[in-house]
Amino acid sequence: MGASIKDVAARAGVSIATVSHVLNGTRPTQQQTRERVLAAIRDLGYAQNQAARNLARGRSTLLGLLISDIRNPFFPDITAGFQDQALAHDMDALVMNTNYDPQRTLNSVRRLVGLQVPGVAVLTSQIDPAVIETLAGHRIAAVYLDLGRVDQSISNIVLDYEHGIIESLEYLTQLGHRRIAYIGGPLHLTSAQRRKRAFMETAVRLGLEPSHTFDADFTVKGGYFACSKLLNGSTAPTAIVAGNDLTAIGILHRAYDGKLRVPEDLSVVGFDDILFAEYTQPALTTVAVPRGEIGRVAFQALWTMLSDPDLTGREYRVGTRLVIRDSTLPPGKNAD
Amino acid sequence: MGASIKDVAARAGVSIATVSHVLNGTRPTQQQTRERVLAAIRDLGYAQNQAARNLARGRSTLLGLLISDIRNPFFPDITAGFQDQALAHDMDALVMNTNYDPQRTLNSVRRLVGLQVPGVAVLTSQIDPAVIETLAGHRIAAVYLDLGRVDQSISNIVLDYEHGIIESLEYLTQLGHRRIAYIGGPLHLTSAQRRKRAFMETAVRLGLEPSHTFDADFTVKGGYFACSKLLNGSTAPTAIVAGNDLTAIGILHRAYDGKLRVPEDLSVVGFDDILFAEYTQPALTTVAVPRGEIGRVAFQALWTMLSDPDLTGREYRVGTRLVIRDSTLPPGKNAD
DNA sequence: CTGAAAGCGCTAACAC
DNA sequence: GTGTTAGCGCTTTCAG
Repeated sequence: MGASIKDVAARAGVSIATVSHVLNGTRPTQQQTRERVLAAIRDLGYAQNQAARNLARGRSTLLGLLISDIRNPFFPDITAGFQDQALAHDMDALVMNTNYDPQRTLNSVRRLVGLQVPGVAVLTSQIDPAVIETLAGHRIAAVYLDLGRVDQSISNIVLDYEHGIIESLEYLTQLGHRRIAYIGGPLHLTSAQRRKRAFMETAVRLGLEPSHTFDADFTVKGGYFACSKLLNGSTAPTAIVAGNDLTAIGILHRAYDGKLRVPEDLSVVGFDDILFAEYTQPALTTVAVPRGEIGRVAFQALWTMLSDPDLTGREYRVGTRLVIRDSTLPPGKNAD
Repeated sequence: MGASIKDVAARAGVSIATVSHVLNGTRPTQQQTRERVLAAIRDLGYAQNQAARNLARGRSTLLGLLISDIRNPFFPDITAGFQDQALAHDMDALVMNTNYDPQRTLNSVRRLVGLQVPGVAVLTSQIDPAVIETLAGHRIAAVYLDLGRVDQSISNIVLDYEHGIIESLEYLTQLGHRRIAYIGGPLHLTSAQRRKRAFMETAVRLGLEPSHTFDADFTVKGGYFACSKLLNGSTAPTAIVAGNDLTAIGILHRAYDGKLRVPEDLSVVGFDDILFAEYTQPALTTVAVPRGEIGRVAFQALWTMLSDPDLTGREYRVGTRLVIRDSTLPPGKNAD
């Protein structure tokens, strides 16, 4: 226990340089020498001292992952995906909750800088310019979610809402629906804007009848009331696409109250934002944001930049997709 | 950017030792000197190089947190609690998913050893002896969940199921219930054993009528069928305590099927194990395991040992407690 | 293919 | 109250 590279070198009868190179595969070594070193390592139960390694190399094997709050069901899947990839590449993920607090966020970034992390994934909903600046200033590779731009040492993941929307509209038309409405969120949120636009453009592209759209507020209540209005209108839709999960829940409640049977009398497609999989009891169709994939792609983005001496950033596209669940209880996690 | 302690020393006109001591408060410094140093640090945007710091001190500011899987709703709260405490003490938490895989777990532990972490919290459901051994062998402070023993450099958190059970039985008797049944899990699980025993002992202590108990399998179906049997028996209970949340869900479904109105006709108390708060729609009473507190206590346990030169371990008790929710939608997270 | 040795940036004696 | 300096354990030239 507590053996150092010197001990290994001594036991194997080689120099510490050789041990280092054997360990890192950083220069060719004779088969025999290598084996002796490996044996010594095993005998001594030697583990590389990462602190020393990081100091010498000027970068750590730690990658930062900034998320808003691990208690928000949006993030565990992302985190796991990121961690799995990191592990597969012999790196570790340092996950930090920003708690939606800019000050805490900046503080976390500073900690990461101090830790000499070579890359950071910032997957929070809000992105502070100071964070981007700090990271870029230290030449730390960074990947953001829906940042909207790419730069030197900056990659970006864009969520492709259209893909899932297309699938859902194709699905609904296949079921025979012709009047499909959309109930979304407040347009000051970019995600609400983008989802609505995806719906409208896709509806046009598929040659559907002009559809009712409604900007609610991404809450259960909002979905409930918006649904009421739509159903009471002269041309009630036979299917509704919701802009997020809470809205869809509200719609479903309205449907239940009105004695409709879901999804037979009214088809509802929800946007699997946050807590749908855990929440929903009845069978429901949703457009799923593949959270695990986001995490994995985020890692890949960092890894790619780190392998490139001049940290060239690029854009990654992650598609949403339709998930049709059955009503088995308890509801499984979505496919991802 | 990229300034080192030497730069700071130069700019402040002091020795690097002074800078170090100012930064760490590790020896008294003159007010004036300190201010100059601090100013220099600010001007240069200097951040301590943790790698160097760790190397020199022989221990890092990273604490390991081993959990089974962050996607399991049991863990995010724990994780957040641990991280918050760590941050408050100027440390970082390195969270690792073991994926219930002993090999991966051991591998993670080795990584943590290499990272020179001074402490590790092992909050997985299964605990591998090899992990305990490795950690102890490297004199790394460790805290476990329900390990059942305490040792040099080993602390233990024990979940006090009785507390919540007492509260729930008091609550139910207060509602007028006299025949209260218990539907638990398979006895080969220690948690099932301990919960059942807590129920029985508490029932006796409170002088309740001898109660029916039933060992189901901690699944929704199991709860459903166990409930059927109980309700069909000659002396059907008027209230049921479930050993875990899935069981409670099954019970509730059985109650709905049978046209009962919950909780008016049948009181059900669930054990808030994993996904209750996210899942349940109707009002429900549960015995909550305060997950955030587990995380915080785990950190405190480590911190306490680290502050003590000979790493004396001790036992921590975390009580469960009754949580009565209303049926507002969406169901809030439990109080914790 | 291998070894010697100069750092990496910081901490912690030890001097003053 | 402050400065000097010898490491911490590793990586990585530079020689051989």
